[in-house]
Amino acid sequence: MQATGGAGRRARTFTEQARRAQIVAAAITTIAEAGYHNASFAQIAKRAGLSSTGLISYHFAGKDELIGEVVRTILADLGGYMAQRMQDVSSAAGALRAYVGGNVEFIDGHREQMKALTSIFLGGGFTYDAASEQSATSPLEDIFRAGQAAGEFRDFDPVVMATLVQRAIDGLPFLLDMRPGFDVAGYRREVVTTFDLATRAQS
Amino acid sequence: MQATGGAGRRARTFTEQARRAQIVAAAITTIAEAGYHNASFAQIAKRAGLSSTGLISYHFAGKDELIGEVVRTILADLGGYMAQRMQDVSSAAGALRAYVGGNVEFIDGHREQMKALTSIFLGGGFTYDAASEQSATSPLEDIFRAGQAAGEFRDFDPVVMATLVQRAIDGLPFLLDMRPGFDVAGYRREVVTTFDLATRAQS
Amino acid sequence: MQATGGAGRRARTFTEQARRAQIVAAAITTIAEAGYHNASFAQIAKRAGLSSTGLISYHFAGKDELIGEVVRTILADLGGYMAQRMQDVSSAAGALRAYVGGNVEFIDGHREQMKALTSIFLGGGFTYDAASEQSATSPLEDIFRAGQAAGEFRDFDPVVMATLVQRAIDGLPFLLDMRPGFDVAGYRREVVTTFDLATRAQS
Amino acid sequence: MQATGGAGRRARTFTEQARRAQIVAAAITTIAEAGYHNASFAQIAKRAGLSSTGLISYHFAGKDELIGEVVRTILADLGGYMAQRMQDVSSAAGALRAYVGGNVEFIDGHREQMKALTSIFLGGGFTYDAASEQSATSPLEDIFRAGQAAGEFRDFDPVVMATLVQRAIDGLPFLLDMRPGFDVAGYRREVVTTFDLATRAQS
DNA sequence: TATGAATGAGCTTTCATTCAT
DNA sequence: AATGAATGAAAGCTCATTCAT
Repeated sequence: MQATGGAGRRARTFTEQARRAQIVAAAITTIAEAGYHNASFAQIAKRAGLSSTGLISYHFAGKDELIGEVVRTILADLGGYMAQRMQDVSSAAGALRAYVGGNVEFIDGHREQMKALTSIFLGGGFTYDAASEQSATSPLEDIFRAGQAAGEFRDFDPVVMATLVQRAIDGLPFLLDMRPGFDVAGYRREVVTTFDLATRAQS
Repeated sequence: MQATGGAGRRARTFTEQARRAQIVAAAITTIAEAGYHNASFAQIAKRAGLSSTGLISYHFAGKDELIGEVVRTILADLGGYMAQRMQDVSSAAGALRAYVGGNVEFIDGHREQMKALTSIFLGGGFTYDAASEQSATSPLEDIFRAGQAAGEFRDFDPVVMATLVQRAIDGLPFLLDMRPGFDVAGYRREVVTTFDLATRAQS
Repeated sequence: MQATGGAGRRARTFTEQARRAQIVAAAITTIAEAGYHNASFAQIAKRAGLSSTGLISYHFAGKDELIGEVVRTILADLGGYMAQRMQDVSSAAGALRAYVGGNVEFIDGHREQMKALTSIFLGGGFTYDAASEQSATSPLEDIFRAGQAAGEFRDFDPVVMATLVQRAIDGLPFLLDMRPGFDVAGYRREVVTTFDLATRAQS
Repeated sequence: MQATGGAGRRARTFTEQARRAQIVAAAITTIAEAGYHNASFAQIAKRAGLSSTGLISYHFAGKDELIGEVVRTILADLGGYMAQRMQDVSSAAGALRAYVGGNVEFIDGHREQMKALTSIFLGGGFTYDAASEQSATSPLEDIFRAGQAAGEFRDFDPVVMATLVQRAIDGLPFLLDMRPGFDVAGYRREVVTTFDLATRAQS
């Protein structure tokens, strides 16, 4: 399953946009509740109150496009949120804190979406297609490289460290799903501290 | 999908055990190659050279039991390996190093199994069911608690830190699958250093 | 699928006639390119640049009527052409030559239409409904009967002979589609000679 | 749709062979009655008294294979019949008579099969794949070439003449379907006479 | 007059499971 | 203990048609 580009598409009606949004929302709910693999058109249609699965096929070229839209929608939300959060950072360490904090808070506030997103990626419902739609290099790598160049950070492999941080973040939806009352703020604090200690230049 | 307990089960003949092992092995190969979702009984039977999918149903109560057996088999291997590796550790920091190192090496040496295992967990093919069958508390948490009690480690939440370490480990099969030539030793070194710095008591 | 009669139909506006013609033309192109079975309303609408398949349903009572119109249109063209070609024949043998020659030339010059027509008939998209709308008796039968009465032709079953000639003609679109460079003039010559020999009164 | 070769296939059970034959028979009936396009698995299953369409998919790799089997079955019957009929011909003219006569009689005696076969070919359900399974050159062409070499036949294009004869034969199922009481013997006689006159060397 | 939206039946195929032998 | 046969539900997708605007 690949991310389908939006090229050569004629304008969409307001009604169509609304329906698509409704279907996407129902898909997110369904995926979050039942998991990516069990989120069939029939399940989604039922949850959206649609008369038939044909309506989904009518509005989306196929399951790929629907899932792609789901992913794009959530990532756009996350991207918008993070762009704001990363505006006023002055140091690499500050950027790292902002990145971790922003992600954790977004996940906390968008549990259903993030659970769905996780389910899609982990379930193989979306081939990341690497550099295509998404940043070829993670923002984290950039932060680490900048911090190392500035002498803020010790010498480590930025790719590996970015992986570790990202995985710490990506694990959160899983935790929140299993334990809804989980102490998110505490988690954020621990993660920030952990990677602050792990990355800072030794005195 | 839940792990089915082994309660009230009558003894298995040797032949049956062999057949089950053969099917489990074929299931692992199939899941690793095709992914959990595409690993239908038909695919598994084909790869195992079985005459019928009925044979799988005959030996396993259902798909749940088969997948459960796959998971249990791999985790038992891993557990056995790790038990050896953790024998001669004298400090908490040493235990952490051994745990990370052991896991990374096992994953490196059992790529197919670990890929299958990852695919199952990420694909939602197995609800961890929390503490039910598997370790109620992670060995990592025990290490951290012991290290903190001994003053080796600083004060942090052992559950969160265990999560971070475990996720750093669990991400490896994913990386290895995408980049088979990945520098595993380097990864292990970075992870060890990172969590050494993150956990050690401050001077 | 039956040809629907035009009874009890109120007059059509000019605009409606134009739209119908446009749709019929698009249907012909679509059927010729994709075959009768693949010529769905969606395909036809796309090729005609129509905004909706609903427009086709609006202008035609159903698929039957559209296909019927396609058939009628092409047959009308053919009929008009043949009427001209058959004007100045003086003998039955001459009429046979003119009939064969005219048909072959029309087919050669209207490949798309004839391919569509063939696809419809062969694909079962149109039940000839025997004598209903179309010629109760083939013109060929009339020619043969006249030639026999005049002593030009030997004694044979006019219905069967008409069938043979007609099938020789109907096979041409199929040949032309498979081999676009096919020697049409040679084909016409062979067919004319063949049926000249087969029908002429023995000396 | 292509004719699928039978390579690499393991032996079939007697039961399976019987079921396949039953399904093929039901498919022939269905196609003859409803036409190739309307002969869905559901229709075929209903006519065969099968519990579900899944059973067809169980015994045939897909619709292609089923249709291929139908075609192969009928062509094998026809081939066997014709091989006998063509045994004792001594002249080219005799061979032509035997070919036409044999085909007409077979068609007369296997109306359902031939109607189905015609529907499949005309409906585009089977790409002849030319030389693959079937004779690259029609037997008719061989007969004509031999007759011309022997001086029995006049000079004409063997390919075109073969086409004409073949089309005269292929049209018969269509006629028989529309007019079940059609005088087949008369048709055969007329066709034989027609092409006898059309091909014989002029005196 | 035309449009986009929606419907529900239909399609082929795959699935885990059951069952008689 | 194992096999091949069969089941019926479910999947994603396309179809001709209807309808409100």
